[in-house]
Amino acid sequence: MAYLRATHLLERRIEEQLKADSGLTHPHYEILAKLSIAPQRRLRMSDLARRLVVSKSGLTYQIGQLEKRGLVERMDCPSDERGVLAVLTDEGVRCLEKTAPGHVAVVRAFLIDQLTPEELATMARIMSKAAAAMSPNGSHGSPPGSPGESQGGSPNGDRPSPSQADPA
Amino acid sequence: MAYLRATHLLERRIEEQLKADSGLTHPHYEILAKLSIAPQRRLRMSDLARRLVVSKSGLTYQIGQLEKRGLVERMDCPSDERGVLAVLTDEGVRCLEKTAPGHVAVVRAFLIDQLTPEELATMARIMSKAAAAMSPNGSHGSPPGSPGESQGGSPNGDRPSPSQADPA
DNA sequence: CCATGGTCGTTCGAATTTGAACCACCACCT
DNA sequence: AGGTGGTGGTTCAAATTCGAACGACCATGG
Repeated sequence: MAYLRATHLLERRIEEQLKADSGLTHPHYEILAKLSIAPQRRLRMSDLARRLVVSKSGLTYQIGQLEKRGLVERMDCPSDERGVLAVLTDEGVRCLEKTAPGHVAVVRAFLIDQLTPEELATMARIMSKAAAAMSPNGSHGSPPGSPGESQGGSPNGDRPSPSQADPA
Repeated sequence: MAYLRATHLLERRIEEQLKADSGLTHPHYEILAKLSIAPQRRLRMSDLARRLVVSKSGLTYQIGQLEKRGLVERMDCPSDERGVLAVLTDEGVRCLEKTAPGHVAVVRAFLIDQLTPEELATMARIMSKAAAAMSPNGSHGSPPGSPGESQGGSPNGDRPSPSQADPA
């Protein structure tokens, strides 16, 4: 109940700060952030779309926007001819690092700092459970027991290069 | 973090169920729900917009849509010539009553039932605090402990109205 | 009574989102 | 090989969102 109000308000605050501080939109920021913590700062379009919970076409559009600004680059996927990799450019990294502090500050100020450490921990647990319950299930009945829906055997070793910033 | 994913996923599930079950969108439902708990099932446009945390123009559009479907009606405000009241029609009430159970079921299934009673209570407290922290503050750009701007001033902020149904 | 500023709701243009349609390509099977 | 189903990404039209601009109206103060 308050949930709805809080989420809408927070979204507004975030958009407001983000736009004023660096000309980015929240979707833009989410994309940059996701890419920044990806193995080689790059992800397949579909994969990225799934992680961000947006439609394929929506992502195509936003990546186009970010490409115009030089923050992201498209590359052909070596292992899959039809695939496209969205790659965070160096300028994208700089932009994110420049933007992250302000963004984090807003989230802290309006959400995190309102909570006791205990509440924060509970919050994290709640959201994780909720996210898990909804992820790729068509029906409502297979919380954690289902066989792992993992990545198709990605041959490249995942080494999440320690990203400098923490753009959560 | 998981927060973002959870909120996006939940939004999707809600839209999905709502659209399939009754042809309503989530914004539509939020409007109907808000109106249904208002004093005479009616609210001023501006007031409604503020409560829903949407822009004035966005609300104008959505009310127009709902008016086409006969779920909401516009009336002139008696006490203020320039004002417009959005009034929930009887059909709107029926539609909401018909739709609410399914909607509640989704929210229960994916969010509430995932939590212990204790977590649920904490969740409610968290969201209330967060919403309160963000509510009527006009200024922006004062997240990181800006001193000059304090909460003081308005001794009055809310006029909670009696309600009847709980279709949230 | 009339000027002044502020609020209310709508209209307008621009940006964004989604799902469906589409083609190129991969994985599997015979 | 050759066919078949399915996935990956883009393009398209339609719907929705917001902010700015606008005209109408309230509230004060001279």
